[in-house]
Amino acid sequence: MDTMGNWVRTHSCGALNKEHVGQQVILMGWVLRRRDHGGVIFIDLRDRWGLTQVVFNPEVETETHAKAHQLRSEWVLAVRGTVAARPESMANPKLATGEIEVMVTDLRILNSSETPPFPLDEDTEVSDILRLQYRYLDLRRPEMAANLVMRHKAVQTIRQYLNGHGFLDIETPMLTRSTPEGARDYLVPSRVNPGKFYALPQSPQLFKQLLMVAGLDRYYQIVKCFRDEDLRADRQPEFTQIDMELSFADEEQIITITEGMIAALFQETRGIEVKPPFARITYAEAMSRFGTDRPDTRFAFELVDLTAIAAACSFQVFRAVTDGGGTVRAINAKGCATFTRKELDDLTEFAAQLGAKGLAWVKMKENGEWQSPIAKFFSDEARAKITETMAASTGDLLFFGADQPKVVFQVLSELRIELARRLGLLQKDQFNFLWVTDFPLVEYDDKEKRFQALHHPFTSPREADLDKLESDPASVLSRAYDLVLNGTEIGGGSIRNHRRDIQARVLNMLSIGEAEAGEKFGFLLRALELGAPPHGGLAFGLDRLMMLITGSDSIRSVIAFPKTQKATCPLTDAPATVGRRQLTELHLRPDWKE
RNA sequence: GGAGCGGUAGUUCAGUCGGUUAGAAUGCCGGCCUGUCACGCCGGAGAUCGCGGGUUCGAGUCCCGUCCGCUCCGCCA
Repeated sequence: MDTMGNWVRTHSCGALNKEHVGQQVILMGWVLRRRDHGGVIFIDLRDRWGLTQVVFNPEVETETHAKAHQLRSEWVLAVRGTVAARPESMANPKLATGEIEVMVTDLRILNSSETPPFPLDEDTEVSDILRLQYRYLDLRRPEMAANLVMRHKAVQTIRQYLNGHGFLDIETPMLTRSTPEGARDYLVPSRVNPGKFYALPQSPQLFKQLLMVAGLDRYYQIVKCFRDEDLRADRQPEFTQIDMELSFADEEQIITITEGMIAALFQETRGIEVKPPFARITYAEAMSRFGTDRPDTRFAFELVDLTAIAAACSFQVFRAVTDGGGTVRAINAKGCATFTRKELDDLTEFAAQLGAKGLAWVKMKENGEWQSPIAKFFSDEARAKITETMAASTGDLLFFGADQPKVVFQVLSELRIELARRLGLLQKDQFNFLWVTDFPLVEYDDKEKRFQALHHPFTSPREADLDKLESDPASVLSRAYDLVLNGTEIGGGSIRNHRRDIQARVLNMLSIGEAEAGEKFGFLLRALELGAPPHGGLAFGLDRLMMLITGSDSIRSVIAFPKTQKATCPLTDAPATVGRRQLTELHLRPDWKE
C-alpha cells in the first residue's frame, strides 16, 4: 500500500479531453473495471465526476505494469501519466472522456478493497436492503451520485432565489413540543424534566408564524421534519421541507413568488422551461372531474356524473345507490375496447381492493351497440343517453363506479391512473403543475364526531365565509392552496389567521376548547394579541420534488441514507435498544413489554 | 391493524406434477492473452433453498407459524 505522498490530483476522472493531450496528469479514483490482456492492462478509473480509461503498458514502464496486475474492483488508486489521444478507431463515443486515455507511468495504490457485496454497475438490480446496508457503495454508482448532485443544485437554486427575494434563512428548534392535530409525533424524553417529553417537529409551522409576528417578514428554511406514521414509496419518517412564510402577502403574491422559484428550480436542474402562471383548479372542480384533490392532468379519462341518469334507469344496482344518497360516475377510456377479459378482471380486482363492490364496464361497438354484462339492464333510451353523455364512440371502454361519493371518487381516480399507467401515458418528462384552491376549511370526522381541519387549524377561512363559521362549518372555504405536479402533492400552504378573534372562532368550530388551545399553543394565541401582521406561506416536499425531477420511483433514490418500510436503517441498525442506565437517566422504565 | 408480491451460490435469477448429485449468468480464484472498453479463451471453488414446525417413504417444491424486504389500504398532507 502506498501513500499519496506529495502527489496532488490535477484533474477529476471526468475532466480530460482532446485538449489535454500531451499533458502530464495525476488522477485519483476507484477501479470500476479492469481489462487485463496479459500485456497491456486497461483500468476504468471512476470518481464522482466520471470515468477515465488508464493504460498500463509493459513497454512504457515494466515495474508499474507488474504492480497493476494485482488491481481489483474498488481499489483506490492514484496514477500519474500522460494524456494520449486514442486512435480514431479506438475512441469510445459512450464516454465523455472517450477520445483520450492516460498512459500511466507511476501507480500508487492508496487502498485495497474486498470484493464488493454487490456489483456497482448499472445493469444489476440489487435488493434494497443490501443497497441500504452498504449505502456508501450504492452511492458510488453514478446514477445515485447524480441524484445527490441534482439535489444539491436544487437546494442551491432555491436558496439563491429566496435570498434574492428578501427571505431570511432562520433555524427553528428540533426539540419542541407536540403540535396539535397532525400526525403522530416522535418523542424525546427529557432527562432534567422527569416524565416530560419534547416532540420532533412535524413542521416548523408555529415558529414560522411567530417569526412573522416578530417582524422578520420573509422566512425560509430547508429543514428536516418528522412524522411517526407508516412509510410509502413517497413517505419517509424524516423528510425535508422547503418551508416559507411571508408577511403582508396574499395568495396571489405567494403563488407568484413560488412559481418563480419552481421555474428557476426546473431550469437549473433539468434545463426545462416551465412557464408560470400554472393552471389552477378549485377543490370542488378537481373532485368532480378527477375524483381527487391532486389530479394528474397529463391524460384525460375524466369522471362524468351519471347520477341523474342512473336514478331514472331500471338497473337495480344503480337505483339502490342513488336512492341511498350515493353517486354514479363513469370514465371513458378512449379506444380501450380492445382490453381482454383478463385485463378487465384485473381492473375489477384492482377496484375491489380500493373498496369498490364491483366495476361495471361497457365496450362500445358499431352503431352505439353495447357489449357489457350490464347492457341488458338498460333501456335503449338509457343506453343512448349514457353513450351521449360520455361522448362514447366505437372502440371506447366505459367504467362505472356506483357507491357513496368517497368510494366512487377513490376508485375512479385510482382507476384513471392505473389505465394511464397501462397505456404508457405517464410521461416522466412531462411536468404538469396545477394549483388546487378553495379547499373546504374543515371536514366532518365520523369517528371523532367533530369537524377536523383539512389543512391545519391555523388556516384562515375566506372572508366571504366568515359569517358561516358557526352556522354552516362544512360550507366554509379556506384560503389554502396546494401545488400538484403530475398527480403528486409537492407543496401546500395557506393564509393564516392573524386575528385572535377569528382564530378563536375557528378553534371553537374544531371543538378545541380554550383550555386545550391554551395549553397546547397558547403562546401562538398570545402572539396574535400582540400585533401579528397578516401572513401566509407554504411548504414544499423537497424529497418528492427531487423524485419527480430525477424521474425516480421512490424518494429513497434522492435521500442519501433513507429508511426501510419498517423505519429501520440497515446500515446503522437503528433503531436499537439502549442500556438500562440510559433509560433510568431518562426516567423511563427499563422493563417495558410489548 | 389489513391485502398482495417476494426471500435458492457473493450478486441477479431459473427450478415443471413432491422424486437421482439444486442449475444458469455474472462475480470470485488460478492459468493463457499487447488495444480492450460489460475484453476473450481454458479450468476451479462457491448453497443453513430466510427461520421454526408439520404432512410424506421422500419437501427448495405442499400445509401452519414466524422474520425480513417491497407495493398498496388504513394512517399520513
